[in-house]
Amino acid sequence: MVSIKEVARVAGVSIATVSRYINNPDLVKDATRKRVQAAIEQTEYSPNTLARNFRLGKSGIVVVVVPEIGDPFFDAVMQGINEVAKEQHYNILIRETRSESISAEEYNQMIFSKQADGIILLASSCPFNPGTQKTQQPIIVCCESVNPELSSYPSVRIDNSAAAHEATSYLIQQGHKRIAFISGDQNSLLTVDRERGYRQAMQDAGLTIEKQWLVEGKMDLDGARSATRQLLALQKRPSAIFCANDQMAMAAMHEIKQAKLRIPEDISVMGFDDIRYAEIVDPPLSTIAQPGAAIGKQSMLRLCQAIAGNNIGSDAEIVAHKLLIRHSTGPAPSV
Amino acid sequence: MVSIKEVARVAGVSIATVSRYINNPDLVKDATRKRVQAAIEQTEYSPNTLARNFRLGKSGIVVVVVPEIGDPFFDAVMQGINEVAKEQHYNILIRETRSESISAEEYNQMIFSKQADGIILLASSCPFNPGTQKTQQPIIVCCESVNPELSSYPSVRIDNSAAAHEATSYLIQQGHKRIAFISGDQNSLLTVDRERGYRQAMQDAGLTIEKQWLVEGKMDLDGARSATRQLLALQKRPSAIFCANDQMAMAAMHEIKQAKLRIPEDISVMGFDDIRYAEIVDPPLSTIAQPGAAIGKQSMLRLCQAIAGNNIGSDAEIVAHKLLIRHSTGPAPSV
DNA sequence: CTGAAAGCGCTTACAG
DNA sequence: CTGAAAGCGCTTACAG
Repeated sequence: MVSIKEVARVAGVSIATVSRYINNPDLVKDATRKRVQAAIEQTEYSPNTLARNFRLGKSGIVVVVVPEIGDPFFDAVMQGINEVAKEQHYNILIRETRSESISAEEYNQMIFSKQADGIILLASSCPFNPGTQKTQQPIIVCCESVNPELSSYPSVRIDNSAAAHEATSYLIQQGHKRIAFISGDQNSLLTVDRERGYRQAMQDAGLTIEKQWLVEGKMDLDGARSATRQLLALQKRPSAIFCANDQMAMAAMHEIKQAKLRIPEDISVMGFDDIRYAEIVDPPLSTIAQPGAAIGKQSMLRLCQAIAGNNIGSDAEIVAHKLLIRHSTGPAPSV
Repeated sequence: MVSIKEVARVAGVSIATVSRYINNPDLVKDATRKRVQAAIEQTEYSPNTLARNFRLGKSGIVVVVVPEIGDPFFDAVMQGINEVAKEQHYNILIRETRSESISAEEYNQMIFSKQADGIILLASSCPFNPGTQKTQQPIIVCCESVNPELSSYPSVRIDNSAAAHEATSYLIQQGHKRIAFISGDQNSLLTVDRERGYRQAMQDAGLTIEKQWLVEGKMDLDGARSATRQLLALQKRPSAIFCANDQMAMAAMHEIKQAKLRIPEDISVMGFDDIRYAEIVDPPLSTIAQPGAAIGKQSMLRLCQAIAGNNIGSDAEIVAHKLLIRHSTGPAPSV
């Protein structure tokens, strides 16, 4: 592996000059520039990123923490993140949490051990103990709702509760009274927020929620399928199912059709996220559209500010959602 | 930020001892160990990863190159990769190519500039110029078929061509004669391999392929939708459509139903990959199951070998695929 | 515009 | 079992 020394030797200059040529060519005289360039080509030199990062005290890496990369919704968010990462010359390291949640320690480690310059949290549970935080960290919460009591991290997201309220109210307007909710992991504040919106909307309409209408779908396909089966087995089954994300809605629709029930004639299904498949499933899914790419972009932009040392505060930046009515929802059956 | 020096001072030992305690506790006397541990806790020391990596000459990062993270198939592969990454203490950096393909230069850069200890290629096009390669690189090709003339990189994957042959033959057995193929990007060797299997199966059965039956779906939803519309608009439309991946098959099914055609009574649809949605779409999709997690795991395992300096050769390690018949395929319509 | 020199925080032979 | 010291490859004030 050829180092800067060798290049300097070949070009007949000091290593400082080679370094300047690479990082700040304007500081180098034209004639010297040419010689250095030639030496670099001849030696096939490539700067050692490890040394550079070490010297500069930054890794150039932003870690995005996601539950698992499988959810298509993340794809949209990543698109936005990648866009600005590219501009700002950051590498994105995706850290999946899978089932385990990451400890506050590990987060601190990432930051303090300089593994990452900043962190974007797309993850579900908030593992931070705010008491421990001595200093403002370059961390931003993306999409996830943050419980204000628990944490003071900045975030950019939609108003999950309001969105869920809107979706539920729409269902109520359509004459539904028996509306079930398939939630995600109860540790996820996001799910809790969506559930809150649902509850509030029901209450606002003077509707009571039967305990059995609330089932946990764990945000995955299998969880949602068994949750749906539970719902369908109910003595008086719900006429509408509101799922905390689209993936679960897809699973719910499958089970409903499996049970020879029609969507939306017998049961309406409402999703959340508007993933890419939402419009091509059968029937096309009514859902809440989150502007994933915009959220990702804005999160990364704000994180870059924080990394640059600017105080970005701890506000939640709320972006607009949109209720999309397609064909999986309709009037409540008259029976 | 507290460094090893401070810990040494507090513990009353040399920095060498602190370092040993961290990396090789057995080398340190029990009493000393305790003092160092106490000092670490007291100072809240966290080793600087940047310095460590630099010193060791390795980043501890393996870069996985994917076209885009959206395809659920990658999720399965990532699961396998992550599993061994965790064991072997590697971090995974996902690099999306999106539309542009990555240059051979950039790959070399990643390796030579020590940004990555190794690379797993899940990407579509092979950008390497084998002439340029002077030395065995810690690179492994995962899932992708590699054109033997072009490259001599090791890989682990299924036999895409044989799998496509099998799927097509199944369709032919079902009485289909007019079988269309929706391909991905023609730069993708994977797609080319699958197409080859399809062509061969048709030829083996004495069936000729009409030019219009071969359309490019670009591996994405929109591409596959317009490809399908083209197919359906044909004078004599195909009785079966074989898609180069499940995502495109989902899109194709949507367009077919949109056109008021029944699946499989009017048209059979065959996918490829067996992504998580395959069994819950309507009708459940017949497809080729790739053992994604196993492929990912094996790729990472082999890459670790290469990074450790072992010669892993350049063989393609072929794993078994499986034809899964669900309900999107059936006998050819009698007309 | 350029060079000599210090130093980033760690690891690891080498002595003892 | 422990310490003193060298050195990984860079960047950057500081002089000139």
